[in-house]
Amino acid sequence: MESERAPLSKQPKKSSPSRPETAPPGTLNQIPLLNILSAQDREQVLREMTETHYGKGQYIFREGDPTEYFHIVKEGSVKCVKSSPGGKECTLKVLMPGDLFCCDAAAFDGSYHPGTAQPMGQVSVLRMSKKAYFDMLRRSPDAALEVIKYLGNRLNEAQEKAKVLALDRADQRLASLLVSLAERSGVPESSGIRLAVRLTRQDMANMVGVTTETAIRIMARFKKDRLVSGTAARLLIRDLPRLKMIATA
Amino acid sequence: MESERAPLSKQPKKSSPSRPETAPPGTLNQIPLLNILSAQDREQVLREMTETHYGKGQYIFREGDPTEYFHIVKEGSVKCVKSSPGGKECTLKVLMPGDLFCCDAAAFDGSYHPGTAQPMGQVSVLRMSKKAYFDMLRRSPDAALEVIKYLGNRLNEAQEKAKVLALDRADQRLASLLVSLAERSGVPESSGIRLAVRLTRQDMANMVGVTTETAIRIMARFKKDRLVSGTAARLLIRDLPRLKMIATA
DNA sequence: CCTGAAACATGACAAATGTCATGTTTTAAA
DNA sequence: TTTAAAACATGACATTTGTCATGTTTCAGG
Repeated sequence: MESERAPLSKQPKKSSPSRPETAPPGTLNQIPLLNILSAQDREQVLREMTETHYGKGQYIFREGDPTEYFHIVKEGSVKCVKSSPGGKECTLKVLMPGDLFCCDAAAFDGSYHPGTAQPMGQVSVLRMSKKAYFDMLRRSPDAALEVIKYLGNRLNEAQEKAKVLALDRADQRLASLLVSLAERSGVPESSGIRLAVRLTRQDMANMVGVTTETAIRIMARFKKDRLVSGTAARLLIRDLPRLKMIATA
Repeated sequence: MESERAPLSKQPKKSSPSRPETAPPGTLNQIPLLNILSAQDREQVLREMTETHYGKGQYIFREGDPTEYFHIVKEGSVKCVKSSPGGKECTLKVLMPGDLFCCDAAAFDGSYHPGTAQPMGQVSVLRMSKKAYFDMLRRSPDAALEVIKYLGNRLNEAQEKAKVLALDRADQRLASLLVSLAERSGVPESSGIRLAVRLTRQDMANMVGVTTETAIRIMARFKKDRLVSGTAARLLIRDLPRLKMIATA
């Protein structure tokens, strides 16, 4: 679980994000929030959004940074991380394309990010100033309702996660994680479900609140029992039903 | 942690909630969501809301029930609980006057409550049909923004809780709980801060994901160290700064 | 003011998980 | 292709927390 000595001050590769550009249409059609808007609102909103690319070792923003923008994941995945004074860190959520973040108006009251957002591999993110975001929500009740719906889902998800952390053993938590990732980002293959996200044992450990060693040991057991195979970039779920059993045992 | 053999089917006292009545003004002025509305909107909304009282042993709704209403706590506290197949349960949040619940539109897509809401002592709750709630949000962008802000706060809170559950030891989690309760519902007194909520060791255990025995032992240690005193109904925080130290150690 | 139930308490032991040390394999960059 | 870093792996042991058993205290309702 101990990942880095001073997580918040280390930034391995100091390359700056690529130059922002005005968001072109394209993968943009899978974003519910944007699809809800009228044609002209949508045009206007897109003009207000800029697209930025991030890569390994960079940060989109960090715990404690002031909140200035509303974000949408366009491509790739982004992890939301919090860290404790002791240097341990936990991953709260993996955001995928279409996911909104910093959509909570609360975060904008001259306040600071409660956690860090970092890219998992190459990602592309759309962002919009606080003001433009609020204007959009005021103009379009549909957009506001969509955000409420989205936040409600996120809240339920977060509470479900808290429940799992509070009540389940390490192996059950890990099984839950694999099941939900398989369902959210799994690509069916001949011998199972391949996860679209690259996920090391340490990543998994941070997501379910155990040490890396524990995650490794449990994954070894799952592998022996033919529930999963592969590591990191090539993680394969071979027996989803049985993993579900373990998760809810 | 094992509270009841079959939590979802036991209902000790079958007394039905007292008759709903149209919400009179009064304590209603502390509810931000209602204060934001224009005078006539407020009138209309209040006409659509009914007030219901609940007492010990009753449920406001239960895990799995269909979602039909939007709720606001008017008086007393309400706990949000989830339970696992094994019969263990965890308390996700204690709602206080002014808190909204089931404000997530998601819960309204013909869907079911992800958890149980039960009164802690005598409570009074305002509620409103799904339709009236959505009408209000559509009519008033301010109300929608208020709900977005509220949900954002709840989300941050839930994620902070998940972080604590994932990374901290039992004593730190308990200390965090006491600190946040002291700050949210504490009444200053000569010898410390009295908690306004009645809270047994079992309640605390359910809130931080440990067994009742563990909560008892840790509280005994806290008592010995003069950090707290009293039990259940008369819980007193005697050394908030030191509890904060423990929580963030 | 009883009295039974709930809440609090404590010990002994078991189980789960963390910690540290060390070594192998895989991956990705030069 | 080489090579250093990251990821994976495993054992020995410490620590934390859970489990079960049992007893005392407190409290709310009759």
